[in-house]
Amino acid sequence: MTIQAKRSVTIEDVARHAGVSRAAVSKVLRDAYGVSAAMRARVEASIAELDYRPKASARAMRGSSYTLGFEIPSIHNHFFPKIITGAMTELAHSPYQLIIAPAGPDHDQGPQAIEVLADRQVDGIVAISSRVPQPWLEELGRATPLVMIGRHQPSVSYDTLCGDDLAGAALAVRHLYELGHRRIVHVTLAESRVDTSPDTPHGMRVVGYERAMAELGLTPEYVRTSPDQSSAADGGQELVKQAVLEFLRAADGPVGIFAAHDELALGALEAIAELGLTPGQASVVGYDDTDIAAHPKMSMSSINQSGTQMGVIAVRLLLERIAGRADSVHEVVAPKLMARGSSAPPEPRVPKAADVPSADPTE
Amino acid sequence: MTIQAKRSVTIEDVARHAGVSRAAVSKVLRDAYGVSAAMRARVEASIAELDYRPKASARAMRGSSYTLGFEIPSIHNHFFPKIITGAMTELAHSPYQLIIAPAGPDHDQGPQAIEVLADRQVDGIVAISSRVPQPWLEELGRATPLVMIGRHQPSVSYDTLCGDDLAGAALAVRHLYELGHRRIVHVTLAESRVDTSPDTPHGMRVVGYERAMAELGLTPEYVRTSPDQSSAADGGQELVKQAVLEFLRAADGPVGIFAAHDELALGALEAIAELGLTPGQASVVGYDDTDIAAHPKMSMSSINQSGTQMGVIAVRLLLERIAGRADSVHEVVAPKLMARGSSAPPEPRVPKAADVPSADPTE
DNA sequence: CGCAATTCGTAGAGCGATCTACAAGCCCTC
DNA sequence: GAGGGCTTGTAGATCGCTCTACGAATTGCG
Repeated sequence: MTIQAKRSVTIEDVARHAGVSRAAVSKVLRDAYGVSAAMRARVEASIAELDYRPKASARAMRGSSYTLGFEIPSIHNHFFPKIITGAMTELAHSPYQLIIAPAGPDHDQGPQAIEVLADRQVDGIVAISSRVPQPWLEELGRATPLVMIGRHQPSVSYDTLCGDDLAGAALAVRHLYELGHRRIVHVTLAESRVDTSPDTPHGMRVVGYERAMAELGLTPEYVRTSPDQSSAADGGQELVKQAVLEFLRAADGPVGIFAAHDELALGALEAIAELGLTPGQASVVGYDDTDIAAHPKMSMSSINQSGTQMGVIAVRLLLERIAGRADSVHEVVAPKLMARGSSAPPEPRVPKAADVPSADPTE
Repeated sequence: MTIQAKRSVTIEDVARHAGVSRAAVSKVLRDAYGVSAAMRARVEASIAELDYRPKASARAMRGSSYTLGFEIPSIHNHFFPKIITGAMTELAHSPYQLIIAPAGPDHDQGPQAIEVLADRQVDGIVAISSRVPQPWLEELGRATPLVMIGRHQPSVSYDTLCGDDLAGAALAVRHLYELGHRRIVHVTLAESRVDTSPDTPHGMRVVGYERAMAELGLTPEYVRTSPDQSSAADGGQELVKQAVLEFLRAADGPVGIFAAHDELALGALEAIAELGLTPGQASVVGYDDTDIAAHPKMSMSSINQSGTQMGVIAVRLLLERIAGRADSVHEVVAPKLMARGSSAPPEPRVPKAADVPSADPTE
């Protein structure tokens, strides 16, 4: 009575239709050695006629699944699509397909998402989550070709690829300094979510910030989001906004704000908009140069670390590993400052009603 | 000499370790009938000790892969992550995992991405691409549980879920009308990319726009992006901007712009910003209410169709189908207008330099 | 206490591909 | 024309799991 779920066509069907053995069809599929032009033609005709598609799970059991897996820590951060885009263009004319496993919103779900990919027997994994213990990754890398994005710490069993976060943070700080800012604050994740080990981009940005500030003789200051920030539906933008709001209300002079990534920067800009401050009174520099930063209505200064390029490189490294490279590689991509309207030379804050910059009674 | 790729733990190893048969372990894994508490405990202990993880591809060969696949047409459109978020929360405490296959940037790569999922033997598919022929989907739906998002046309072999695009378009048009606009233009995709069949959200929005305009006695006008819009790296935002720029340069009175989705609306806002027009001179209403629309610096009016909720519903429908439901369901979600700063009562355009609205010499 | 019903566990086929052997046919070359 | 080396194709084991069928042990009940 119910609609009959039709059984799909298998390699057996193709072999029968073409009048050859399963092995022969398999060879054609894999473009393996030992097929005559005549047989290839016959088999390909049968494949086309029967509309045969090899099942990846069956292939994975003995050979490869021709699938690469990408793990991304958050589906909300617009930086990751850039990486995916790069990866897809690089894979366009390869036999490999790409699937994405997004990590759940809860704390530390990176390993879980990576395991999802490993369980699916992908031929290689690109992962971005930073909050994954190194030993765990070493173990994984021994079993599956693996490229980690954002790890500064090289490994023996997998490749790493990251932006130069030290340099990037320095670019941001110096930019604000050169504009004239002397109070430069770093907006970053909750302390419990960022270790300053060289394993996380955010940790490295903190270190870069500290160093740059020290070189300029300035005192570092932090605004941090609450620990459960990423569990919020909007990626925690509301929480950042509150934190920055609090900071800005307490401050009275102009401040430069270096946000550890664009999502945080957007939250900061919200707070600034709410208080009606000018870019001079509160300047913002973000990180990642996501698409929206360049929009004229946002015009947000940001550090570009060419996500698309990272995607391309990640795939290239992974394919090399799959092809057999055994020694591990560590690539670093140079960041670039994109100065836009959200950062400007410092201006004093003036009393709301007055329009004359008269002497300020405070300080 | 090279690092030994270690063989992974199989069900056989667990069985041996626990002193039971493979079948017994399998039963525990699947929570199937016929396991004593004692055996379950022993097996689970072994699983934990050996850190065993069943391979999805092997499971898929006879049973299910416990994986649901999401196909999304563009990794750039920020509406889709909302759907994914909803889906993930709904799946959080189920045995199912979620993987995403993004369609390539080229024209009509939807089917390809969907096939990627089908080849991976996922237990069910949620797909969003509208440019996929109905018969093809009917066929697929007969083989795999399938939920299509954005299809207005119900099907016998799969479930459908969409926003009420007719109503949404009407909301947008009426909003602009009530603000006072009488010239309301629709920014949408290239004609070659939108058929007005009830299969595509964009097509339905066109229809809804036409109807609403007719009811108000207004003349429809279109601004369309070039056909290859989505192949551009930025999702075609630059191309929309150019098209809207051209339109706005030719227009001289105030206009209302109803953009078929927020990405297009962002492009329109870029053009407006470039010409220095006020929200009254060129009002914009987008569609999807993506995160960035609510940002105070963007403050973009948009039609909200609760993407998160859609993700939840899609998963629910899919799980029902997997559980055995045979008759197909068609769900419609009501849209909501989010009025923000980008739309305002019409204002005349004033000559650039002069600040008095004097008579215009031209025309 | 004997027989059926129920519970618990195992054996073994099968899913759809890959891949290692190996056999058959062919072409040279001496 | 015998022997060696290619080329082309096949047989059959194998991957890791699920699931049906069935046997053994336990329980229920008149």
